Order: sequence, then C-alpha cells, then structure tokens
Amino acid sequence: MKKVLLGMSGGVDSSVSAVILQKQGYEVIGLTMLLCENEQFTALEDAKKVCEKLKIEHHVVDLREEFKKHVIDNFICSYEKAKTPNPCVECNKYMKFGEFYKIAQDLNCDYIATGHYAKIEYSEKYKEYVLTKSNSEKKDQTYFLYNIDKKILPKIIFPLSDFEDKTEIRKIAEENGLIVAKKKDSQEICFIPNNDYISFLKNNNIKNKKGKIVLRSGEILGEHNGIINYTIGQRKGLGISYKEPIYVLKLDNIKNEVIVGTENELYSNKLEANELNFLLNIDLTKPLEIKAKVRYRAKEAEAILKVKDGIAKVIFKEPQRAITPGQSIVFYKDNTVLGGGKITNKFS
RNA sequence: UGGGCUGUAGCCAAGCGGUAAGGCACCAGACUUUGACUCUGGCAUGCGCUAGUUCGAAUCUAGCCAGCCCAA
Repeated sequence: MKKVLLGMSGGVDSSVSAVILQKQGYEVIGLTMLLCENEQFTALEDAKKVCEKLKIEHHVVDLREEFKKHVIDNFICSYEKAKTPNPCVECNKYMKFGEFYKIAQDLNCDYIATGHYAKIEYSEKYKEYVLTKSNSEKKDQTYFLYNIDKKILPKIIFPLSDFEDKTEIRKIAEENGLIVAKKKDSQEICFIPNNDYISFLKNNNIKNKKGKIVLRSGEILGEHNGIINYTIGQRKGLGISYKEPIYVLKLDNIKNEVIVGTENELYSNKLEANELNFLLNIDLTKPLEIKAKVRYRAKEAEAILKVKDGIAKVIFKEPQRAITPGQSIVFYKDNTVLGGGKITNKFS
C-alpha cells in the first residue's frame, strides 16, 4: 500500500482530501504544521479530531522558525521596498512543498498531498509530470503553486483536483461525519492577527512615515500615513474626494509619495519579472505565446514571453490592470502551468 | 463699505415654484487561501441665517451674515 503524507490544516478541504485518499486505497498519514504564533488553537484540534475519526496517524511538526525565515521576513522585507508581497507563494514553495516534502521522505512516504485546487498529471505532450488547472474554474489555486520545485511534481497528489464545486466537498465532509463540514473558509493572511497587516508591520519595526499623495502632474491631493498602507490599484482608504474614483498608480519609496490617478491610468501592457521558476521543459530561448495571470483573481490574458538572463519580459495583447511589483505573474500554456516569477516593473 | 458673483451632506455638484439627482469620500455586507479590485446596500425632514409672498419655496422678495472678484 502506497503511503501518502497529507498536509492537514484543520479545514474542510484537507480533511475531505483524507477521505478521498483513503477511498483511493492509500495509507494516509496526517501532518499538521505549526507555522506561526497566532495559529488558531482550534486548527490543530480539528485536524486531530478528523484524524481520530478517520483512524489516521497524525503528526504535528513545529516549523515556526522556518516559516518566519522564509515567509514572514520576506513579507516584511517586501513592504520595506514598497512592494506588495504574496506570502502564500513563498509558503507553498518553502513550507508546504519544501519542508513538508522533506518530512515525507523521513517518514518513508511515497507521495505528499494537500487540499489545493490544482491537478498533477503525466503529460504525453511534454513527456513529464505537469501542474494543470483544477476542474474548479473559480477555485483554481495553481497561481499560488507556480514556484514549487519541479522535481517533486511526480510525488504530489491533489485529491480535490476533480471537484468543480466546494459544496460537493462540504457534502462529503458531512457524509463522513467530519466536524469541520461547516467550518468557514480560511482567507486572509494566516500569520496576521485580525487581518491587520499594518499593525503587524509596525510591530516589526518597519519604517513608516507620513507623506504626500500626488497626481502624476505633481498636484498634491492629500497626505498618506505611510506607503505600507497602500498597494497599486487600491481605491479605498485614500480619503481623497475627487470628481471620479481615484486609484493608487505607484509607490515612490524614495520620495515617500503615493502617486494616484484615474482608473484608465492603471493599465499597462508590458512588465518585467525575476525570480523565475519553470515547471515545464520548454524552449525559452525564443519568444513564446502564452497566457498569463498578473494576480490571483485576474483573468488569464494572452501575452508574449521572452526570457533572457533570468529576467522575463512579458508583452500583453491587451493592457492589464494594476500590475503590481512584488506580486507574481504566472504563465500558462493551455491548462498547464509553465511557470512564473515576481513582477519587478511595468511599462506604458 | 461703490459695483459684481457665490453660499445645497466631509468634498464636488444638479436643481431655477411642486415636495432634495449624481459622483467622490466614508460605513456595512457579499466575493476572496496575498495585498487589492469588483458587486450590493446605507449615507441632507433639509438647501448660509431670518422674515415674507404662495395651497406649496432650495427655487420668488427683503434684510442680515460669510467668502471671492473688480474698482477706489
């Protein structure tokens, strides 16, 4: 019997994943990672209860130090550079598909599994294991997974890959008497209490000075409470009344200014990205027609990808809204994740 | 202290005698495993103040107050 180490957060998705893996005939071992200080107390308890119910071996591992090093410090550092980080991407790379995989090897597991909405399959076309989008168009989470190590793709199982709707998953949880069936979906940043990332950053001694809010023309519209409060494309919380909605266009770290403008000024059709990671063996020496996503909730857009010296240049067919340094861009070839990187710059 | 203009919600602003549009901001909710965006809903018993005309006034009249502009 093949052994699978399943990451169990105490939520519905990972709990139902356990049920599915069991039904598929795997020996399932549950592992809950302690990642941060304010981890909800109930999360661990819930994961334990689910494992008891399903008669699964359950382990807990304290990875708070690693999490701080790879995810939290990165998050803070990013804000210091006036970028907007995406900690989930780092967490997947270093924790859920990094440290977690090492533990699976130590426990002699054949596979690792998580409750992500994504799919791994062997591709005849590419002659290798690939990461593809899940059947759930709405919940697809491949955007957060582009940065994991390609080498472990053959070792990953995503038991939820074929579900189109979360209500089905809750139903399975209920049918199997799992107490987490009606638990609310997790959202927001897991290590930030009350979703108050500003206070979190301040508690970590990030510099935060008041400054001007200006239009591109230089006209001063107001005062901001520190650049860390803003991200590109943001509309709320500016406290500026103008004849039309006003959005953050750019954060100027040197002048300590927030540059704002109207919605149409938010679009650009070109960007650069670094820290690239690719999940497909594909010839990158020539320009490539791809689809790309600039944010998790953004629609995939047609684009040309050029890679040189570890820098990706992406030119979109249609201008994209609120391209934001620090956020990830993920490249797709049909339903397959090609790879991705961190946005550093945008143009025109 | 001669002339002209303006005063409607935190900001902008429509209305020009028939019972206060709209936008921005703000608040609440929905959506969402990042930060955002988006969507839905809420938001002036009152139109600088006071008196009057009228069945009825933000709209007309008079006086006052405040601000701006031009001329002395």
